[in-house]
Amino acid sequence: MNYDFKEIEAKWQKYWAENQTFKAENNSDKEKFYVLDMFPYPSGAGLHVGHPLGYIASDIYARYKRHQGFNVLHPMGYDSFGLPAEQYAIQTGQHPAITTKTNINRYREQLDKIGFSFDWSREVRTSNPDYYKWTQWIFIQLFNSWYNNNTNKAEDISTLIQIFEKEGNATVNAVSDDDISVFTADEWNAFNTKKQQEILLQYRLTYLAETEVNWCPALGTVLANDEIINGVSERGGHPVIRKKMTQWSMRISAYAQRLLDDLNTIDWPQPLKDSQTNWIGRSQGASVTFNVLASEAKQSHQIDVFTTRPDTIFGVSFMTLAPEHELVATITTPEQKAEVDAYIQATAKRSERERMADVKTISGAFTGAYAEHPFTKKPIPIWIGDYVLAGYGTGAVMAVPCGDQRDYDFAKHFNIDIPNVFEGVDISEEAYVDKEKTIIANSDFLNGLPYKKAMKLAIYELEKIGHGKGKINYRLRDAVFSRQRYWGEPFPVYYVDGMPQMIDAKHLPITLPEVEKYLPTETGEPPLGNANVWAWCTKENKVVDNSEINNETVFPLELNTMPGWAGSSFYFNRYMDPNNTDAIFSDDAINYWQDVDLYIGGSEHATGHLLYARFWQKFLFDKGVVPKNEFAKKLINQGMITGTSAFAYRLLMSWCNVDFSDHEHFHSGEYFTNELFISKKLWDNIPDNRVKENEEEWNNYVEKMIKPVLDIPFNKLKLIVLELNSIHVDISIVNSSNEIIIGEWKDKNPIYKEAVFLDDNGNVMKNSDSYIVGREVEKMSKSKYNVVSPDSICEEYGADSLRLYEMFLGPLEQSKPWNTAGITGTHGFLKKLWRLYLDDNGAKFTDAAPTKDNLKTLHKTIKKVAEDIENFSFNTSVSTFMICVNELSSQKCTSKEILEALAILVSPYAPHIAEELWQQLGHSTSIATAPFPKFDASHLVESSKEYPVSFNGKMRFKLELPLDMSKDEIEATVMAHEKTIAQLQGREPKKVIIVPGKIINIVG
RNA sequence: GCUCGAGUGGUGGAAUUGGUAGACACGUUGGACUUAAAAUCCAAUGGACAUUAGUCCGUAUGGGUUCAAGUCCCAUCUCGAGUACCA
Repeated sequence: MNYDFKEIEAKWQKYWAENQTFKAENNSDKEKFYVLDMFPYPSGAGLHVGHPLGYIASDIYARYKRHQGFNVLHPMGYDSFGLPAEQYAIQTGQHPAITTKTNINRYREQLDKIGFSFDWSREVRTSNPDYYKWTQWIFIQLFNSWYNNNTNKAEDISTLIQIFEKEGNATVNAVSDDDISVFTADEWNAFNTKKQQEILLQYRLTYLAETEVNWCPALGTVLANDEIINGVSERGGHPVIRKKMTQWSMRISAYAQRLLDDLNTIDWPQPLKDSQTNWIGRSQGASVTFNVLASEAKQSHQIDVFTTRPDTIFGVSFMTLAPEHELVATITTPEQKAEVDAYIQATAKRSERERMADVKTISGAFTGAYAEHPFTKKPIPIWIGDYVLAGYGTGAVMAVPCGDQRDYDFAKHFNIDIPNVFEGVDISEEAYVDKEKTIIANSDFLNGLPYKKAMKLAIYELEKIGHGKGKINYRLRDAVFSRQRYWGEPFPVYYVDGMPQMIDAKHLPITLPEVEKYLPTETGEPPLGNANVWAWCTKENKVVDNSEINNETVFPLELNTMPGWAGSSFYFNRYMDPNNTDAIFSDDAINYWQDVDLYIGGSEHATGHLLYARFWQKFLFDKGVVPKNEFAKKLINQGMITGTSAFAYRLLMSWCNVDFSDHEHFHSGEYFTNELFISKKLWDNIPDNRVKENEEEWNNYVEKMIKPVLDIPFNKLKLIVLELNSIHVDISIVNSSNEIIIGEWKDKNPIYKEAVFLDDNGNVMKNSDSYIVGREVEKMSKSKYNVVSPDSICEEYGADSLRLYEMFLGPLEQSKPWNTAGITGTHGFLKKLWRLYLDDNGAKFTDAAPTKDNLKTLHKTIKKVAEDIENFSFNTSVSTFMICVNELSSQKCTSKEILEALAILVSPYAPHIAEELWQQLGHSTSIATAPFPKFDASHLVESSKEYPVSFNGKMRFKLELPLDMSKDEIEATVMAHEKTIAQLQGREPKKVIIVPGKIINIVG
């Protein structure tokens, strides 16, 4: 019998599906274990070999836990709302639901072929109304909640209303908007409903707020910072403006401290915890209020700043506001107005990213206004500068140049006074940033105090005069929750008199309406503005035609949709009871499964998904919906698989027969474009990318290399555009010597049909010639033409080979290059494994008792593999299996007892072949729950050890000695050995080190 | 700049507490089987010198601790990831 992987894999995949082998029970006496993968976005490109890496690892772990007798929950689903499907819809008119469904089917097919032990009966899709019903439900819960700092948890909004009714809001200790006005109980009770709603919105955990966004009018959408390049959109190059928009926000800042603290309670990778810690960005200090001097401005104003160094308050010599700060226009004096306006305009042109990247340029403008120092009452000039960001803190800083390098540089640059408040410290060259090692001086009541004491006293004194208080500031900002997109969850929200109203949870889901176009409306409203049936009837409690809107019983619905992270922030809980229509999940289900025991996914989600999901989990915990404060006990980051891209090197040149500077004739000129692909060697010899700057070198190059081969009337032409690019070449046409046949590539890419290729000597190459491509390791991605799909490997070598190979590549957490060359190794191993059990005559195994060697090999393997799985070191267990099979083969082992155990050991890694062998061994049920072999150390006991004998730490020879030999006996034996005598050449050893069972080292 | 991670043969990587560096594979070379190929099996494979024995060098670089360092300490370099004037 041959190892026919195709037949075997198809057979067992069918068996598992039909017998629901991996269905997890919500009622079980077994201990639970929940293994989760980050669910994928089903893109049109299908799975590539990078996706399954984490899935294979988690699958091995899940299968291992089943062998250990756990009731394992191992689900899979799809994060199926998202931009690519919408983009495709805009281009083709195809409904995103259709694209998404097609893509999901393809993913499912690919996943099935790899033999994962998912419980598919629990599949979720975030774009499915049965699922997003609960996304909407959670949104409503958030809307109906506020964060009570006294109880330190979210509470129902009704408890807040009760307080307002009885005592107003003065005593409320809540996380809220900053601009809260104080009112009494009587005032509250006298407010009309709308006013009350407005106030409550300032406390709700999800709320409407004006947010400044990057608005791209041409695309009709908001862009993220990294979608903007040089002030225009990456896609299409349209202008982008800053615009205030009313959007839903999530008050994640309420949870900042808990998100930080609870990192200590979860077993997640330290780098991931670090990046969440940095993202939350807790800093302790004080908020200080400065009065703007009334003589300079018409009325008095106050500027609040946050500082981490209130101890240096006597070192303040100026203030800096962000150019966007709301007071700038008010306080600027007429004399300074022109300069300030010019500066604001100049900064507005720079993107936030640009401003942040450029540390060296110091710029700013004086407003002409002064603030009053809270203690000394001295006037302090108020400047604006773009090193202060509007979005952080209050958008204003008290500048202490002696203690902060940026303030110092700013002061030097603008010749502002730099008072020194540190005892015995030289600040003539740079600021003194160290906090701990100094004593405060020139600071009135703070003189002679160290940092910590000075800080406390400064805060105390500030509080006493009503000019500040101790404060903890977080970098973490509330999360914007509105998206101007079609393909996302609709909000369960309608508007009465401009105020948002929640639709009662019993009428959910509010399903996504049909639209004709997926683009924003002509008036700039989100795509849902195109829907004709998108109004809420409060009488019938259903969505009705827009024409019925009367703002009495029928009201307009929210036009934004939710962001991608909404659906992924609780899916791990929904898997516990995914088909429940009455509740997000049953109490029984959540109480049994509790939380995720092992979560595997990429580290790129550190500050997105993984932070938002923790936030929602904590909220649901506060509301008593889930029993755990954190959703995943342990998390492992899988490294990405990189691909080896191939490049051809292109010189793109445009020529024109009129002078570029001759504007008059320029447009009537004739143009020629040449695409020249040059060999790697020529490319490397190009005088750098400086060619454009260094005209002489470039001219030499053209003279030598290009003129002779191109049919261009050079005397009439001027080079106007020159670009050097490395162009991705599809790796499927590159041979193992890194060559492509030029003609073959041109056939695949007709746009390069006319391109000329030059070899190392600058000679023109023929279409039948081979061009050597350059190779570089990059992230695997379709756009880089370097993806390898798992399909062809499954086809050629089978899923078990693929699974083993992906694990064999290296440690799970490390990123590693994909190279299929080694796949024959794991495939060969499986064949060898097979031959241990079966040959042309059928079964080889017998009831023969295992030999001592057989047992030793087996138990060595059991020990190592179990340890490896616990440590997520899957690559080393593949090697261990190879060694085991090599040994058993050379031992000619036929013992059924040994082979049965081996089949179970291999089964988490290569489940198809394991099932088949298990059946061949005579079993009629699946191997999936066969108990994992028990390790017995007695089989590994050795009686002797081959000692390495070293001289001065260098191993010279080996000596087999009994393990029970005493140190003295060992020393005597070694010293008498002829090789020892030869090594010493008569020298007397100074010392002999013997570590029994380990090593012998002779010094001297 | 900061934070984190990494650097070992031609390649992927192994070395779990400081104790035989290079396991296991790929690749390469030679051989067996075959009309031939594939498949399979055997042998060699860090570098240099010597080709029997052996010697020297060798885990990014330079120091250090130690009987003994890929592993620990100090400094430096390179690469990757994240982050970004955070007051």
